[in-house]
Amino acid sequence: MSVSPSLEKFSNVLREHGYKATPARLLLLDILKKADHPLTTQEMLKKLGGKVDQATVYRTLESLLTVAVLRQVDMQHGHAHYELRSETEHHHHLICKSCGLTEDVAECHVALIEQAVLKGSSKFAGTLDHSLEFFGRCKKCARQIKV
Amino acid sequence: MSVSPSLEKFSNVLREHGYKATPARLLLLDILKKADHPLTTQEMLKKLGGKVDQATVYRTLESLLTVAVLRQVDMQHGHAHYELRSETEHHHHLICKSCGLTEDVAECHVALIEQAVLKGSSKFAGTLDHSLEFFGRCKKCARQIKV
DNA sequence: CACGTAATTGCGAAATATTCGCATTTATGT
DNA sequence: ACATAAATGCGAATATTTCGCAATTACGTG
Repeated sequence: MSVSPSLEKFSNVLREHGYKATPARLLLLDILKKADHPLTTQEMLKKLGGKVDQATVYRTLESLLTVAVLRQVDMQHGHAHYELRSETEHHHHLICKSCGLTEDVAECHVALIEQAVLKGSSKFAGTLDHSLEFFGRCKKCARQIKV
Repeated sequence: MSVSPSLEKFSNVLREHGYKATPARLLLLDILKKADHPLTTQEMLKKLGGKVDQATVYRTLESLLTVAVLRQVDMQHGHAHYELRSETEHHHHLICKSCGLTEDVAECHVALIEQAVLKGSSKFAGTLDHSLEFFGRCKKCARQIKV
C-alpha cells in the first residue's frame, strides 16, 4: 500500500506546531482518512490491530485536535467520535437514531447564524469552531418504524 | 422551598408515556430546572447528595430523554451534559474552551438551514432534533490569552 | 550523518464513566 | 385496599479515559 499523498502535509502541520510526525500519528491519520464516518477510539484501536497502544491513541487524538487537523463529533452515543478536518470545506452530519447511519451534510450554512449569535452574546466576541448535527431516522429505519 | 410549579406537568408527561412519576425523576427534574447550565451526571449526583443511586440517575436520564423532556448537550468535555427541553423555545450554547463557561444562545436559527440540508440529503427525509454548539474563548479568557 | 535532547510510546495500573442482574420497594389503575 | 408492572438500590461488571514511569524515537544541531 502506497503512502497516502498528503500524509506529508500532515507531517508538516505537526512539525510546524512543534509536534513530531511519528508513525502512530500518521497511522491514525491514515485510518481516519480512509474512514467514511467519524470514528470512535475503539473503532480506531480495532483498525490499528495492536499496532498502537490505547493510551497513545488518546494522547494522539489530543495532539491532533490541538493542531486542528481533527474535529470532534458528538453523535450522542456516549463517547466521542473524530474525523479529519479539511481546511477548505467543513461539514456536518445527519445521524440516524435507530441504526446509527450517518450522512455528511455537504455544506455548512452556520456562518450566517454565527454573526447573529455573537451579536446577541454578552460574554463571547468570537468563536473558534462549532458543531451542528441533525438527529432523526434514516428513510430505511423510518419505513420499518423501528425503535 | 415550595414544590416547583410545573413538576406536575412533568408528572403528566411521564404518565402519558407510560412512565411513573417517581420521586427520583421529579428530584432530578427539579435539579435540572434550577441549573443555569447543562449538567453532567456527576454534577447531578453531587447535588442529589446520595438521595438517588448512580445507576438510577443513568436510567432516569434515559427515560427523560425518551419522553423528550431532556436534551443532551455535547460540550466536548468527554462526557454528556443534559438540560431541560422547553416545548416553546429551544436554544444552543456558546462554550468557552478555556474555562468552560457557557452562555445560552437565545434563539435557534437552524430551521432555515434544515430545509436546505434535507433537500440535499439522499438518506433522510426529516429530522427529530439537532444540536448546535459554538466553541471559542469567552471575553475574559481571551483577554488572559489563557490556554 | 552521528548525537543529544525533549517528545513520544508502551505497559501496567488507576481513575472515571456507564451498565447490568437481581431482590426489594413503589406508583398507579382498578 | 390490592395486584402488578415498573422503578430502585445495591453490588459488581464493563467501558472509557487518564496517569506514571522507564524505554524508545524523531529531528535539530553541530
